[in-house]
Amino acid sequence: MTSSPPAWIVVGRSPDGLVSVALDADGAEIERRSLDDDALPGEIRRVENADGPGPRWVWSDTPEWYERLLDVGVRVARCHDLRLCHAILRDSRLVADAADLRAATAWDAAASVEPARDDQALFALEDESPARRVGPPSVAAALEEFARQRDAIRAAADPGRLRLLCSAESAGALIAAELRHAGLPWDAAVHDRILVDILGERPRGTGAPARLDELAKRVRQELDDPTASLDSQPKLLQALHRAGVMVHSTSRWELAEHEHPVIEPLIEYRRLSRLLSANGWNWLSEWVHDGRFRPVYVPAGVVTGRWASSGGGALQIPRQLRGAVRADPGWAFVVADVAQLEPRVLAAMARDVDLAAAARGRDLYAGVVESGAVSTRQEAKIALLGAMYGATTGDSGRLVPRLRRTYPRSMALVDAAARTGEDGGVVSTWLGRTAPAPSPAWTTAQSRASDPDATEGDVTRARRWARDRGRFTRNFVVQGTAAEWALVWLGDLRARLAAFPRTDDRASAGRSGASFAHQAHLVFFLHDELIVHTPAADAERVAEAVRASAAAAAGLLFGSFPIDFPLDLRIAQTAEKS
DNA sequence: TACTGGTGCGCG
DNA sequence: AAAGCGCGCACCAGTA
Repeated sequence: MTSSPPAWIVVGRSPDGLVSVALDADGAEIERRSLDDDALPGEIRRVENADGPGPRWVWSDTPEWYERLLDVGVRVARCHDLRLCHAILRDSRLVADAADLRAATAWDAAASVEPARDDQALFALEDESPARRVGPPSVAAALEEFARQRDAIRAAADPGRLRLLCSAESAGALIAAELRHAGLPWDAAVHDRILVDILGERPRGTGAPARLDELAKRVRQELDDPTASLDSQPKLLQALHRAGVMVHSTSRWELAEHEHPVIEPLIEYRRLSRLLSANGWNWLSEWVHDGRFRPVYVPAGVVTGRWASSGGGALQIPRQLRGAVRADPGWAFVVADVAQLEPRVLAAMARDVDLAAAARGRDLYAGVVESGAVSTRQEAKIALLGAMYGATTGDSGRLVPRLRRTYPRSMALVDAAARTGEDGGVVSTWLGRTAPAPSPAWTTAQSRASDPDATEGDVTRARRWARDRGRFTRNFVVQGTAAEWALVWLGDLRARLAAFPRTDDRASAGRSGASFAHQAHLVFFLHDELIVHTPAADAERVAEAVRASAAAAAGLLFGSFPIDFPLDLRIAQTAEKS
């Protein structure tokens, strides 16, 4: 038998157990192996440890396969996630003919958000129908879907972009599983101290913490209403009106516009009450175990391709609590975020050398001020955000036209995306992720508005919905491409970290999960920011790797276009911003 | 009792 | 009640 190493290994179920099918680079079958359920981790380990470039594991859904592998200490270098790539290719405007992919609806299934249960025979035979299937699909189904996806990419307008996107998306799926497996180091004692500092002593039994209780009393006193309900919006609104505070809502920004002795304690009450309900002691005992916070990350959970999360509010950890994120003894964090990722991505997409020059090697907003478009950093920021979000009024809306004169290429790109969306068209990110088409209700509303019998209400509503969609597509191209850049950054970094030597330091053994106790590894990712947990001795090298990966991501997406992505980067024992 | 929608606010 | 994108979550109120 010729021994060209396989480019891909597709895994799936057969009537007799699991099957792995090795394919060459052209997709031709090289070898087929039957495996007992228990033999899979060992087989994957054997292949991964072999010399030379490893294959890409092709499987239905990364969490479905990979969580169990991580639990027994098996990692893979690369995979192709059929479910995530199906969603990309099915909808991508770059794909010439997606009819076959659209017909394969079994692959449309939503992410399996729930982690696998221990008592669940994951690889056991189950009902094949998509709605009821518990285990992975048959290897035949996986091979067919993989062939469809390869065909779609090969025939696409720009195969390179889709190949990079599918590769980055799949790497992201591996990382999401690994982040959960490793967990974010979290010091419950520090968290408790922060809560006590802000809220007061934790109550015995059911009452509120001391500071919160005092604030509630002060608010009721100022309202002259000893029984006022502070947690019910309608009741609070009435109480405020009775006290002469004529607000339309009870949101903080509106309250802050009024002068009344109740305002200050009420806003403070809400701040504390929020902290208690979202990240108080209940949250701590539910989500932090053995010194680790393990949320569920959902790759591509957002239409733009950003990740979402499910449970624990992983993407909304308040800055106040970042001090509770603490490296293990002998370990350190490398904390990095990209400065002004979205406008940089916009400059590169639009091939806007002027905005790219304003961004080069420094704070982008300072560069915009220097160009004379606006006069302060704050103005530059709200003008750019307004341009990317579609602001039309207020300070932001007023400043956007000045930006349009100074950076016509970038502004033309987002304006065109908005126009396409308003007209009912679809837009794509740089690598080809494509926005969903308008809903049937949207389309109906637009055609009704052009009917001769249309009421004024029909027309007004259609216009509003069109503008709403225009702001969505305007932002989609920028937010989605920024998500792609971040995914490529992360995937490249993961590969660099995997090549780091393992240490014998056992301080973290058992806390970071079987696969990560001895090596630098990612522990957090949030849109444009990441945290690596590393043996302290490796921290400088990790920092270098993080920077190198940012440069690599810039090159992979935008080639030689002169845009850079400076990082705010620090090595520290905590994730707290200094 | 379980659901849905509104409100408010945390994150980027 | 936001002007201006994308989320998740807690809480309340109204309804089935």
